[in-house]
Amino acid sequence: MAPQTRRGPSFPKIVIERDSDTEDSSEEEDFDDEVQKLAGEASDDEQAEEKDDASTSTKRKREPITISLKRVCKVCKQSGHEAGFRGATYIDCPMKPCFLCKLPGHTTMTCPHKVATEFGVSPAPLKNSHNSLKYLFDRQLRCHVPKMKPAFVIPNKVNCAVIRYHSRRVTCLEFHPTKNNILISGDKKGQLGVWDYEKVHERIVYGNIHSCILNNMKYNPLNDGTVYGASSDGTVSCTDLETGISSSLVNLNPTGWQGPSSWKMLYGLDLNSDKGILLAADNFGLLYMIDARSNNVTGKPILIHKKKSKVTGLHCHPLQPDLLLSCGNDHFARIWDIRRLEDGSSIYNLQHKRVVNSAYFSPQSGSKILTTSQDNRIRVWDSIFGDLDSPSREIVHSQDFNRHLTPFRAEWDPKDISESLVVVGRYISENYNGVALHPIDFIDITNGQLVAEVMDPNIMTITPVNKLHPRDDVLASGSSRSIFIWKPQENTELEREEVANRIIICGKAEKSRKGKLDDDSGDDDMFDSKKNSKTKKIHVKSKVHGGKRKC
DNA sequence: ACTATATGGCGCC
DNA sequence: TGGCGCCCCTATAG
Repeated sequence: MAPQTRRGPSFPKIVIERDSDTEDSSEEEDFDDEVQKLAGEASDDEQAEEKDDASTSTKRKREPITISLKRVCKVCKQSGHEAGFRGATYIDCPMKPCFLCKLPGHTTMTCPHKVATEFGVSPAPLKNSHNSLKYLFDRQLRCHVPKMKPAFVIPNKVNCAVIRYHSRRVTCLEFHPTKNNILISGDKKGQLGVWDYEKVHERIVYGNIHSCILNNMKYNPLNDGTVYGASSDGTVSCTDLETGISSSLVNLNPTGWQGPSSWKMLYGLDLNSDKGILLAADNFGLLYMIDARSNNVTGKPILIHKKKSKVTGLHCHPLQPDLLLSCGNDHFARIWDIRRLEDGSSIYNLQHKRVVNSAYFSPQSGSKILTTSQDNRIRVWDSIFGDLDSPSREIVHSQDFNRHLTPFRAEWDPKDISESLVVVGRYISENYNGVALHPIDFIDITNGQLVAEVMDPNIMTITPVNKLHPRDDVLASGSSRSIFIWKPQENTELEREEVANRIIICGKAEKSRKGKLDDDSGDDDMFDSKKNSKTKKIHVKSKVHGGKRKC
């Protein structure tokens, strides 16, 4: 259960010299068992020899090998400190910029921007602007002006789950627009799951729709029994959820694999329902428009981001669908009018420091913009009618890029009429009673406060994919191959037992486990994750910070 | 208890 | 501009 100390492959485990007298092992047990050698100081032959010696160590009394236990930081290769887990706490390398905010001079531990109840907002544009009065006003005075901000309801307990549902990591989730209990999910293999999470056992995975990553899905508003999908195989699919029968609307790689430099992958996807146009964008910076009725590409593709750079996301304005928001690897989110669309015709360009994983208009009024960037910052523009030159706020949040994870995307709560609640998974782990867990954060984007962090001791993996239900107080999240449904719960004894029956474990021998979720006396191995046997019981409570925000 | 692997972004030359 | 090597909290199968 305790997090494994990750051992980079970069340091062969060879003892070079040993100082036999001053066997100074055993201060930090975590690192004792192995001595890392400076790269390249011993050859493989030597290694073999060493092993040999050990095995035939019978009585060939050799001179005791002297080694200086030089501990070297795996990050900066210098000695005197070591980065890595100490128990369930990760210690940063002090020589590198802060892993959280990316600024030099401190580590995550002491980062002034650490996501916390009050320090979430980075001192970026607004604080540094000359207009400090305005900042003061916003921060201290105007906050007493009552706003239409109902209390946030946080779905903080796992209500049901399908463990190892997909065969590869989950990449996207969508709630059905009208049927409340239906959740669809896409994965890295291109498969599409349909799950009725109230009936729990009613689920299916369709496997023949795409050949690789299903990056984005969108329900067809004209027929919500069908779903569009954009995939790295270069196709846009339209799938009937009842039958799983799928057709390809677009295939950007009609001649097959000609090497990585020509292979087109589709990422961004959205639908302009007014015009019946499906919009999809690829890794070459191009936007394709598809007539949803004839299923034909209309016009020629438009370059909406830097040539040969990936367009990671598309979003049509909820009230004015001719307004399109795109984001991409060129470090920009851009606003377009699709009635006047041509290469370089963007209305606004919102600059970021790194790749932009996602950009969304706010769900109800569409007047705000929310972006998630690989520079570990969530950015908010308060009004698309106001000054768009710089974001209204930058919220430092751990959402590092990792090629092996689905990119993090901060998602609006579509039910929140104040358009201020956002959910986003956290990359960096936190020590919760001796266990390293990666919570899912709820952030009030009007002030950067962490409203709640939810986690479950049985979810040991990072949860980058999260979606809030359009009508119910329900959160769906994708963590690795599994999907979880969260609801606000008291978690009484009775409830916990019920919940345990709604945990489905897929795999070799599928079974529904009985037991108690997050229970003191119960089965720790609830989710059947691979844990070592000497697991200690852990008690982790999701934190919901201050029922009332103090503005 | 290992290792291989996935095809991502960036900086450097 | 292209190719290459590097890379701090991955997760899984075999």
